[in-house]
Formats: sequence, C-alpha cells, structure tokens
Amino acid sequence: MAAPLNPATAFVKHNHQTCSGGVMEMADQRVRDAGLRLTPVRRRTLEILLEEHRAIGAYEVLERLSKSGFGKQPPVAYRALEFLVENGLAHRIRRLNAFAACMQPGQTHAPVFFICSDCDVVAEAPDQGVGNALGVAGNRIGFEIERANVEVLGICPACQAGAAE
Amino acid sequence: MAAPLNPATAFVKHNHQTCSGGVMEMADQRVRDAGLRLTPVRRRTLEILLEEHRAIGAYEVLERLSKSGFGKQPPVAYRALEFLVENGLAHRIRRLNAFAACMQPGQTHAPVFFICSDCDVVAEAPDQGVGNALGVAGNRIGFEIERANVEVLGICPACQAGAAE
DNA sequence: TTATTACATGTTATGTTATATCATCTTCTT
DNA sequence: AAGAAGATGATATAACATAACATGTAATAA
Repeated sequence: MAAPLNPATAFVKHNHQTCSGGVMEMADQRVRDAGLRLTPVRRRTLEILLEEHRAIGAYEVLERLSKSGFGKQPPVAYRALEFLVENGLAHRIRRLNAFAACMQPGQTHAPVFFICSDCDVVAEAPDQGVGNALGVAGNRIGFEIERANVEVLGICPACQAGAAE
Repeated sequence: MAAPLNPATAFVKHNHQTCSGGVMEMADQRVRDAGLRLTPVRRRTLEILLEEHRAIGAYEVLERLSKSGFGKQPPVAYRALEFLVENGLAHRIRRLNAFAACMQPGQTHAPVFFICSDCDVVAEAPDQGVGNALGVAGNRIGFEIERANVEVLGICPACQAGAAE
C-alpha cells in the first residue's frame, strides 16, 4: 500500500524513498485506471520530478532525460511534462516557470502551492477552505470558474527555524 | 474625486474614461505619498495598461512605448513594468505572461484575478475570504506567507450571456 | 497476417519572454 | 559646483516554449 501522505509533506522530514515510491505507485494505478500510457520517457520524467520536492524547469528535465538516453530537444521534455500535467500527475508552477510532481495523484483537489523563497521547496497542500472562498468570490461576480491556480510565496518552517539560529 | 471602484468592474459595463482616469489619479497620489517618481515612460506604461481591462505582454507594451517616442529595447518596457509592479500600481498575471494595471492602487489587498478564457478580460477582485483561508492553511503547516498569487480561469458573466444566445 | 489507424518520439527550426551589462544623462544632495 | 543616486537607452544574450515534419511503435480491423 502506498505511503500515507500528509499535507505539505515537503516541509516535513520524511523518508523520501518511501514518499516518492508511494506517489509513483499511485500514479501507476491512476494511469492504468484511465487507460493511459506511462511510456518510458513519461515515467522517467515523473521520476525526475519526484527526486526532490522542488519545481524543476523544462530544460533541466530535458538535460536529465537526454542523459538517460532520450532525445535532446526541448519538445521531448515539454511533451512529457504536458502529458503529466494534463493527466494530473504533475503541476506547473508558473511563478517559477517550472514543474513539480503531483503528490496526491488521483485525488480531486484544488491544490495550493507553498513555495519557500529560501530553499525553493514546493509543497502542495490540498485545501478546501481556499477553494470554497474562491467559489464564493466567483459567485458574487457571476464568474464561472474552470480552474484556479494558487501560489503562495514565503518561508517554510525549516527555514524559519534555521534563520533563528 | 476618484471614481468609486466596485470589485470586478472589468466585467461590468462602465464608463471606462472615468474608470481609468480615477485609477490614474489614485496612482498619482500614491506615488506622491511614497516619494516615488512617476516619470514619463512609467506614466505612459501605466496609461497603456489602463486602456483596456486586459493583461498586456511586455513586448506589446514596448511597441506602444516606442511609438510614443520612448526606447525600442525590451529593458525599457520591463523596467517600467517592474517599477509599477513593485510599487503596487500594476500586477503581473503569470498565466498570461503579461501585466495589468492595478485597479485599487493604494489599498492593501490580496487580489484575486479572474481571467475570462473567452474574451481575455482580467478582473481584480479584492477578497478577504480567500486571503483568510490562505492564512489559515499557511498556519496549519507553519508557513510564513509573504505574498500570494491567485489566478482563476473561467468564463465572465458577459461571455456566459453571449454564449447562451 | 497485414493493412489501417492512432499515438508517440525525435529532429530542425523558430518564436517568445526576460535579463545582464555598460554608457549616458538627469535629479537630488551636500 | 561636486558627488551620489537613480533613470534611460542600446547591445547582446539567456531562458522558456512551440510549430511542423519525419519516423517509429502499438492497437485494431480486415
């Protein structure tokens, strides 16, 4: 069974082997259920994103992909990333022009991204409250929401502690 | 006195002359109060953003600036835009790689941007609820929020009405 | 099986967005 | 009037992203 996932695991010390392994399992299952194909490039791309709790730029992904024997041209990375994003296995972090693995694949969620400006770690916190508030705000002005992107910049717990030393 | 500003004015029929004029007045005052310099390029840049309730790309701004007799090189536009953003007179809409005038300069606010995917109009709605929800979510994980960026994609009231015809 | 179709991968080429750096000029301060 | 800080302009280049086409692979139907 997949490892249990707390909100904002990224900011908490954890066994990352287990963490990323669990996400990969969930991704596999999601892909199977949806009849999609997690081809070698796509799988490797997801692995790369899962290596750290950071958002990774397309060209950095590309570099690592080509080292793994895949193509060297930008579309190789962009296509794999697009596939992952469209199918809920990764997110695009616009502020950083970069991509991060989805840590709750398969769950419907309105993710909020917390980005530490100190250590660059990105945590995804599913949050009902924010989604609800957005719905209310949208209703008030008659706006029909398709999707929302919430990116929060600040200092993560670890860096707050570190800075205080 | 400046025109009164409703949330999401952008989606409502209004006298845009009065609307943009009012914002410019507020901007002038804000700049005066803060001891900043709204130089000709900067002022013209803000005017350009105020012409429509859309987000405008840096290179489109640049083109119009050069037609107005200012420099033709990217940094001309990027610097003016950066100034406006840093001083709360404009916002960067990351999903669109573009910039929009701030419609409530001077007010402290946690803006939510509603972007119509049909007509591209961008409305800025100050919203307490979303800000509060974000604060709560941040607290829960011990994240110290510096600033948040909330961009909502969907269909504006006018386009909903239009599509129904 | 093989023909057909859909999808995936790879390449070339190019488009779009953004910034570093240096020279010149203006404005403010002393 | 001199010096410091800030603004503008140009050159050059970096970083991010996509269009278009050729080739290959997998699934499906004849």
